[in-house]
Amino acid sequence: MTRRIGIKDVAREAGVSAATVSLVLNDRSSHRIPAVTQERVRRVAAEIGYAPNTLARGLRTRQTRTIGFVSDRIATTPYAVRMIEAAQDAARANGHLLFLVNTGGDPELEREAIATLQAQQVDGFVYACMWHRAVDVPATLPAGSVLLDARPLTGEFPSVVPDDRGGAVAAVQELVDAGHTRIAYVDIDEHPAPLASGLRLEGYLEVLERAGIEPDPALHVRGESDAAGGREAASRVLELPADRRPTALFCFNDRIAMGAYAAARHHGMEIPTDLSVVGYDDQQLIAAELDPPLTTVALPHAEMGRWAVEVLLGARDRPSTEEGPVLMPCPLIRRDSVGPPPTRQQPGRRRA
Amino acid sequence: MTRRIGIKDVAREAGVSAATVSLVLNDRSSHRIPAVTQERVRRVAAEIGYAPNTLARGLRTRQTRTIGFVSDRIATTPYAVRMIEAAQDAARANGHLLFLVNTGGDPELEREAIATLQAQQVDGFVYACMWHRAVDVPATLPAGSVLLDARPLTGEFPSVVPDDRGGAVAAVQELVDAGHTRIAYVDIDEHPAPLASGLRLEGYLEVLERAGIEPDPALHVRGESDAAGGREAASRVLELPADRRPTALFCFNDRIAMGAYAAARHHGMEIPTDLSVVGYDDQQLIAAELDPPLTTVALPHAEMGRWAVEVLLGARDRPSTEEGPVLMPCPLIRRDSVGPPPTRQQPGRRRA
DNA sequence: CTCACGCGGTAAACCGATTTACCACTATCG
DNA sequence: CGATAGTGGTAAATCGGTTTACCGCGTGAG
Repeated sequence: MTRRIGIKDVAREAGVSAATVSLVLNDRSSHRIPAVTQERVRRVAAEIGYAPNTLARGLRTRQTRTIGFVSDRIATTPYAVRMIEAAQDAARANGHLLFLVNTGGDPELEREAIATLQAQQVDGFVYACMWHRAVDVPATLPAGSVLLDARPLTGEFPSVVPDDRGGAVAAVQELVDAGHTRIAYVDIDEHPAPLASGLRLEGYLEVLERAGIEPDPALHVRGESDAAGGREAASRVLELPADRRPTALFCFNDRIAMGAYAAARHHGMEIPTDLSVVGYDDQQLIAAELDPPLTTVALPHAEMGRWAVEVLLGARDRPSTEEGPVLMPCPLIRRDSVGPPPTRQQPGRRRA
Repeated sequence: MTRRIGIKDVAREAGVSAATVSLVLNDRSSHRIPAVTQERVRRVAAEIGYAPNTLARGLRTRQTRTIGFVSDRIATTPYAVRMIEAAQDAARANGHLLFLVNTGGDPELEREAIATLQAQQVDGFVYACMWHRAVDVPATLPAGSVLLDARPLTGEFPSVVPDDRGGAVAAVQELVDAGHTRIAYVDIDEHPAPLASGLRLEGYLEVLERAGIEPDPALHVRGESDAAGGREAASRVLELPADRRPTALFCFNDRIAMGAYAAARHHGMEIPTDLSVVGYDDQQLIAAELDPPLTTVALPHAEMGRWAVEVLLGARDRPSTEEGPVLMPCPLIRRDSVGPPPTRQQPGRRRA
């Protein structure tokens, strides 16, 4: 184990002082070191493979170029890892490293994690949730932290969440544009209801209203948030009498949509000829794998992850916190599960 | 912004020197400080909320209690996040923090990441792949690093990988035990073939041999590693003449199994009455959601993640590197996709 | 009386960088 | 000729801990 090489080694080899080396390598040219000396220092540094000890530097400069990334859990919702990956990429792009801590949502662990990371002198915190939530931010979370996929119940933090309402609008509009007028919302049955559930309902109702469609309460059903629940809930609307039966389903998420596929099959309906389906989440390994591939709305996890880190590091303007969380658009991903409604009395009117 | 409190503040308040504070708080009782002084120091430290600056400490002690976790990518295979989560939990349990860097497999980025992390004076490295691979370990990866879900092509590193062969044995044995004798292996068609593909084939053949079943080459088919590919490949064996047709499918992964379900449906076969299916991966959001829920083999991601960190930190014995990678067992997850073969000439013999 | 030792604790070096204040020397200007 | 400015660079303080060497004092042994 050879001793690590330090700034003094460079200084000795280059025949200058450590101060000069530091000045040169950090481009502090206020002290205009002549080009030839700079050149020599740089060459020596490269030759002997010098890399500054960031501990020592951080101790002095009070900047560690590290970020604490505190999340509730990363495993429960596999697709949210995009958020972490994007955050890490953004950190690297800005010369920072990510300390990853997941607390399982335990407030005690959260406090501990924040304290540990502060002892590490991190430059800032990203506090991330793995699904869109309103959170009671830990009291010890320093001002300046950024919230990711979470809106603060209290306190002023920049925060970014998916635009669930807008995503729902895009999804339902797609169905209306295809000519559907009887569109069910297969919601999830969870208590307390996640924010996304209500927001997507708002988007759903907004589109119906704009399209002049009277919402039918019988078409808003709820089921467990898995394929079985989706199948059961979808079955309930598919068993309505023909004149009240929906020709399209807007599903709260792709898992429910997967259940809806099963229900459709069970009722002898083909997708998209007899029934159109739109999901939400664009879940890897499901949405594209279904038969037919599912039209769905993607959650902008990567964009949000990048946004949070960039705001934290000042690489992007901080939003004014008065206007609430920043809404990140949820793009519609068109695949093959939407078609015109089965022939009826009136042909579907296309908009635009 | 109040100045952070340091060891000197504690020293002043407690009426002792900084050295004493350090000695007490680190339990260096070689200098037996009397209990009352210790008590006083500790009380003051707690009162004013002292927490040591780990940068300064690390600078002096050359131990940072941080680990560099370098992975190729974390997003492509969502389920592998368990590995990261478990690694982080194990790190925390041992008083360490995790620096997370994913490099996308780019060797240039890998070098850069290792250098950056070394500049941070990390105590050690975990080098992780998100699927079982043989890797050419970067030359700059320090000795003592631990490989996770990867076996080194060269160099001596402790390494842990899933026991794909053993998992396949468990899966196929389950089918044999249910009475099946015509069992297909729906493999993936990828070049180069992943290690897991060959290892699972070995396990498959081993069970057949032990059970005295002559392997039928026509029952080893390959398809793209997605639902469509699985469906297509499964169809090929299901269309064989009745006397050569398999009564059970062992699928390389759950996505292929998902396709096999579709193929079975298309051929009018019910699972598990007409056809038994076993998958691999125990992929969240698929395996349990299929109808019927899929019997499959789980990858021990969490166990491997924990193992790697514990070995790195010395909380677990280092394996001798001569014996190759440590094989982590892949448990069989029994659900509802396996049953006895449809009635035939001879009833299934059950073993044990 | 002197020496050794235990007790309770501290001063100071050290880790490896950054940064400020200043120095020695030359050239230029009035 | 003395003052001033510019050039090229360094010494030393600093960040906040850890750790080693040592100190002053009292006491009991030889």
